[in-house]
Amino acid sequence: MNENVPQYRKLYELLRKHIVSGVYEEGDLLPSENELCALHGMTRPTVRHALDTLVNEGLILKKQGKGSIVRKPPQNIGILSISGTASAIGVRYLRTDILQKPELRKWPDMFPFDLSEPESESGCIYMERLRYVDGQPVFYDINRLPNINLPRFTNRSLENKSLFEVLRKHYQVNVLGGEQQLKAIVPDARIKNILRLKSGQPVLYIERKLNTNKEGFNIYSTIYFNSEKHTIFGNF
Amino acid sequence: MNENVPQYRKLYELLRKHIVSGVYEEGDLLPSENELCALHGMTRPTVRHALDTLVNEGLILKKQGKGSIVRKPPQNIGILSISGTASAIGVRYLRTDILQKPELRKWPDMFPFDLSEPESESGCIYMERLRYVDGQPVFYDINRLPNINLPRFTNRSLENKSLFEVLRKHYQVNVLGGEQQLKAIVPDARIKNILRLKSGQPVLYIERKLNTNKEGFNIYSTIYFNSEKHTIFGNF
DNA sequence: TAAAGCAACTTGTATTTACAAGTTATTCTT
DNA sequence: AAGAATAACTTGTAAATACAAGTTGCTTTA
Repeated sequence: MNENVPQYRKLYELLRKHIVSGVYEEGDLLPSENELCALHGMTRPTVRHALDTLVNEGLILKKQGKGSIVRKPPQNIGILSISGTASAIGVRYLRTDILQKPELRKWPDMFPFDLSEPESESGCIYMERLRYVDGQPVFYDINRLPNINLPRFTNRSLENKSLFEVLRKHYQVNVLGGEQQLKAIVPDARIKNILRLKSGQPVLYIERKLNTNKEGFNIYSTIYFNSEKHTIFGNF
Repeated sequence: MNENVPQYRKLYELLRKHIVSGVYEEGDLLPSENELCALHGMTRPTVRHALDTLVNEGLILKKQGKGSIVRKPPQNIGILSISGTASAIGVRYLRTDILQKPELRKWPDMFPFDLSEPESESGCIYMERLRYVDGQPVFYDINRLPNINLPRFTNRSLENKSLFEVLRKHYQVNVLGGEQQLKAIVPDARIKNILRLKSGQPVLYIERKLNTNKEGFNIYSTIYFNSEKHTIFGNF
């Protein structure tokens, strides 16, 4: 049951779940630090460590003398959401199909980014997803990540789960930032078929590299987005 | 001398200054926590608090058993920049034509964003620019900003100058963040003509709202980008 | 009644202590 | 000489404690 997860992290996960799942609403006060101590049998430094993590994730805002105020900021970094694509195109009716379950592959010979040594040595986990809004496919993404310290990852089910959430919860991998390139392109036949595009409909093409808190661990994605009826939205 | 600044913050400011000013280079190790304790006469939790702040800012990366590794993440966050696909390195010649010099106008009736009261009261400065890379037009943008405390702005020459730089240097207006929507679209005849597009070439369409350090002062831009030979590039 | 003051909360800062766990270079053994 | 063991580092987690400082609502006082 313990799973060797530190106490502060367990409390962090619990509070985070309660915030994002709606147990607390925007503006609500979290239990005070002393209450959390008593509730979970830990000391204040440990509780504060958990709260600190929530603060720099932007999920709470602490005010001296007042308490910890719940926030629900848009979870976007750069142009696209990091906690999944849901918040980037609006949460309604988003279904995710896994076209290619995570599997171990070689890195492509012609790869647009330079790989670090541990990355190129350990091989690449490859997966493809197709996301639907209102029953229409709008978002097709190809993801590659290095096979470093990801036990049982290829066995994990990612249906309707955020790739980033799985990485964060089970492997303590957090996305810190990255770089991306955007283009409007004319899709080839395959993309046109996957996204069920009308003829002449261009797609938004994004190539991104996300770096994480693990040194030399980057996530590489290629994205095709049908912007006929939707737009990519982002805060920065 | 004390200034009522907490110790951990003083250490943070000091280390931060040393990192950005180049005392430490990318990849260097900071002094160990115990060394910092001894050097500055504080205890480890206090030192760790300072380091935590640096970690959170992305300026260092800690590794258990190793130390605190200095990072130098890219500076311009969220703002787009152009990068060509042809030649990666070298100073790229970017020419800017002002198609419409800044002039005072009414705000459009159908405006996609909600305007604050001071914004809608004071009218809008309108301008259009066309930017060339290697002699080819690639970037056409329409900008609207509220006419608030911008003396002589409509008389200013913006040829080959950054709009943001003028705002920052002469009017102390800094862009803090914003939101944007992206699409791939089929251009109409006017855009096709301005950007000298081949038939069938889609364009990247961006609608953005940038907020600044001046309350209620936002910059609104519409951008058409020819991504045939170039891409929009961004760090975050 | 209205304002001042005072508890009783809240989070903020800081010390001290202890052990766990990952990394690295040296030393010892084979 | 090559490998294993170890010692000496590093950061990570966690406890118990103390006081400072901001916020709030109740109580006292004018």
